Amino acid sequence: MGTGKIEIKRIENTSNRQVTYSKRKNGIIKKAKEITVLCDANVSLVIYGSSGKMYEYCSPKTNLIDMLDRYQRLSGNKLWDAKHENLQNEIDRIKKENESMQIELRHLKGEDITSLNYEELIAYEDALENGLTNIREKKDDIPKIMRKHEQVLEEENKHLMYLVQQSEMAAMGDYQAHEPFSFRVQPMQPNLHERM
Amino acid sequence: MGTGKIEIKRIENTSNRQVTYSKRKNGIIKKAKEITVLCDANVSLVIYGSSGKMYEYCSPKTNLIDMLDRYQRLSGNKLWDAKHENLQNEIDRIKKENESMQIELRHLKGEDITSLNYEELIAYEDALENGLTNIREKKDDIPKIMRKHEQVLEEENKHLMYLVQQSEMAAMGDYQAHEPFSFRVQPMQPNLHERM
DNA sequence: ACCTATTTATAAGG
DNA sequence: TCCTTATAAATAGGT
Repeated sequence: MGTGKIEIKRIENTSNRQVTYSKRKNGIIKKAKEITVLCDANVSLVIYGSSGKMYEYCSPKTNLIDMLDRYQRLSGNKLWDAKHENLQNEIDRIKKENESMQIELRHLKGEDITSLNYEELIAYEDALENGLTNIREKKDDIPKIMRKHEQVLEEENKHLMYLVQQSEMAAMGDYQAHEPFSFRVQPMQPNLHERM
Repeated sequence: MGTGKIEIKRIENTSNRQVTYSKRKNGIIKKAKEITVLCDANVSLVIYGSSGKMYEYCSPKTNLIDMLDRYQRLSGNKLWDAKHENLQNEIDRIKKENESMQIELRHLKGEDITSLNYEELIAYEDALENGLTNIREKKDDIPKIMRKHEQVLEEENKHLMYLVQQSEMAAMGDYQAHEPFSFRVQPMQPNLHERM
């Protein structure tokens, strides 16, 4: 189509090839638009050449996603469905895991246990007793730790009081010290257990 | 292009439109093939008209999936990624749910409890005690039910034995009855608890 | 990017 | 759908 017929084979001259690419690309896009308007057709067209730059046309009534969805349905070829399936499988797997954990939790709370047989009940009983033992052990440790902590604090306090008294004695006669120190360093009992 | 210029607007005559569609569709596909060969280009082309039939061309070096993957990367438009994202979000959501349940289960079993504070420990203790109460209640019911069941069976057995003896008496003299019935209807003690 | 000779595509009709 | 033909469009090669 032009001042000389050309064979349909790769154009070896790079710049010629690029020019032809550019011209024909525009030509195809134009044709795509035309058939869309003239014939109510839907066209999706993606072109890219060696330059890497990409051109796309898609008829206005649809969009690429719909086109390709339709393509998948009609052709049976899978584009994203494969990836999709994997994700769906994972969801199913996790959901199952989820459900069984939910059931176990409910059982441990003593709910929905009418369907359990004797052995299962005993197993849950054991598990609960075990858990209870562990939890209580830990719980009972806490007052001990608190007591220890308290003792440390008290001793520290005593020591500090001693130091303060010492320095007060040393500063005796300084009339700016009109507040008795003991007021400020009174040992306090913070709500330790609220933080543990 | 033809025996008369045409405006680029919808062809109202249906059969004309279909003919034009068919011709131009072939034209575009031909052009697509040509640019592919001449210019080393990659083309993906999907067309469908009102007939519903779809035509597709994709340059041989690639395939639709690669084309579209590239399209997504270069254009930033999301095709299937949008769908994937939704699924991925769901997965993340379920996984989180999963994880927290797993933690709760471990806590209930008395594992990984060093990070728990006093209040949390008490809450777990309560939950465990509660569960234990429920489980034990249910568990302790079972022997009662079994005993009841046993009693019913025993009574039924007695009744059946009686009936059998009656019929044996009635058949007295029939020499084919050379096995004492009592052997077959001996009351048995099935492992009831294995089935409850 | 523009020009133009020439090839292609295709509208209309059968 | 295919054939024909007149004509519009596309475009190769040159500038």
